[in-house]
Amino acid sequence: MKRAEQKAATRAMILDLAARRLREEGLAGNAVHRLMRDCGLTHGGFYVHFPSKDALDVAALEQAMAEHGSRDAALPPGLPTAERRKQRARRYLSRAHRDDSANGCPLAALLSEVAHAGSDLRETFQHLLAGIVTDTGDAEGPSPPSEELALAALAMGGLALARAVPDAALSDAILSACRDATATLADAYAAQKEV
Amino acid sequence: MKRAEQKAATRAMILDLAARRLREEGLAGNAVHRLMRDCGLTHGGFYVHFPSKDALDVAALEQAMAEHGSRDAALPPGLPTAERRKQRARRYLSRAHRDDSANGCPLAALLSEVAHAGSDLRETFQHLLAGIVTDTGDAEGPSPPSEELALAALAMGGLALARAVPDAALSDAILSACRDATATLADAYAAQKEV
DNA sequence: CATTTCACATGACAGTTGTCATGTCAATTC
DNA sequence: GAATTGACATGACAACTGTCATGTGAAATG
Repeated sequence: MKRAEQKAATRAMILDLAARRLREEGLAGNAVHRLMRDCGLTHGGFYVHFPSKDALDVAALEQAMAEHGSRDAALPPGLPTAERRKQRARRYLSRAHRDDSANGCPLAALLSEVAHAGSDLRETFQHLLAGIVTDTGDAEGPSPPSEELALAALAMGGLALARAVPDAALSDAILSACRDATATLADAYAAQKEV
Repeated sequence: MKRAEQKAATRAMILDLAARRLREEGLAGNAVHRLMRDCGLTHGGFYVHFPSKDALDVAALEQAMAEHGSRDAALPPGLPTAERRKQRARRYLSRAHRDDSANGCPLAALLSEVAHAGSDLRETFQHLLAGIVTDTGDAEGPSPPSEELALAALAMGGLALARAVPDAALSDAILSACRDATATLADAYAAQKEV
């Protein structure tokens, strides 16, 4: 069984690096040749593990989301919805997350790029987004609750914007503004529900 | 003077197409060869008009923003801030804007991509963003008001997300959710100011 | 009308992209 | 121990990237 072990390990190495690159440099950063070279391999062996570049992109996006999701999960349970939403935003819209895109949320990293990508990747993107906006809300509706959709757009938009801007002070101001706005929205949503 | 006229016309044609492509397909869509070919020219003549591809990207971004800004401008004057913000969001987060990215806001189109771009382009991006968030607010502060920053992040994030997702119903839901959230935020900001 | 200028074309360059056919050598199987 | 499998290497392919050197023909200038 040493054979299958080796193959799995190699595949994991490729996928891990691809998942990191995808978030650091976007879709363009994941060239097959460079990816394999940086794994200590040559490009030819790539197709032993993945049928195509597009298939790698999909797998890397899923892998990236799995990594990010697991590190993001540990919020204390039993919190009221509004408070949980604020705490989530505090992490998501932090300087740490902005500066460590390699281990961050891949949806924010690909936010504008995925619109021009192949349909497989877009399907995957949507699926992962749906996972976020449904399982973090309290109620389990059939369609994603509009409150969560808006909060997701604010969070991803704010993070992407903070990464786009070169001036550090402005970047910080964007993060802070979006955190505040999330709190305002969360409170407003909670107030609506009490009526 | 027919000479300079010709050159200006050709340059404008290249720049117009580049500005459209930039928004339709992102930075990767603006290949020199394809761009010139689709203008009825050959790639060699490109460097008569622009010193480099990067310089074109910068010029195209500015051009795109100028086009979009002029079509966006016509809001009735004298409106209260909250109302103006809601109306702006109603246009920005419309299906029409989502489906016509070629003539839409370039900042949303490049939202996640610009983080990996050259510093010239990022500088330009920041400058154009600053133009939006300062001149549409009522007060003229030295640094961009945090309210406008959050609203911008919500608007661009929502638009990018709506374009990313393949399912039309979910895409519509995202737009609608972000419009509602903008209204909620605008009202909350107005209420804060009355204290 | 002769000369100069210059917008653009042609063609090349070195590097990149994704993809595959073939070769090789070690692990597995019989 | 012989035969087979399969993970990966080598090298090629066509198409693509940005960039530039040179050629050309027409407009501008004297």
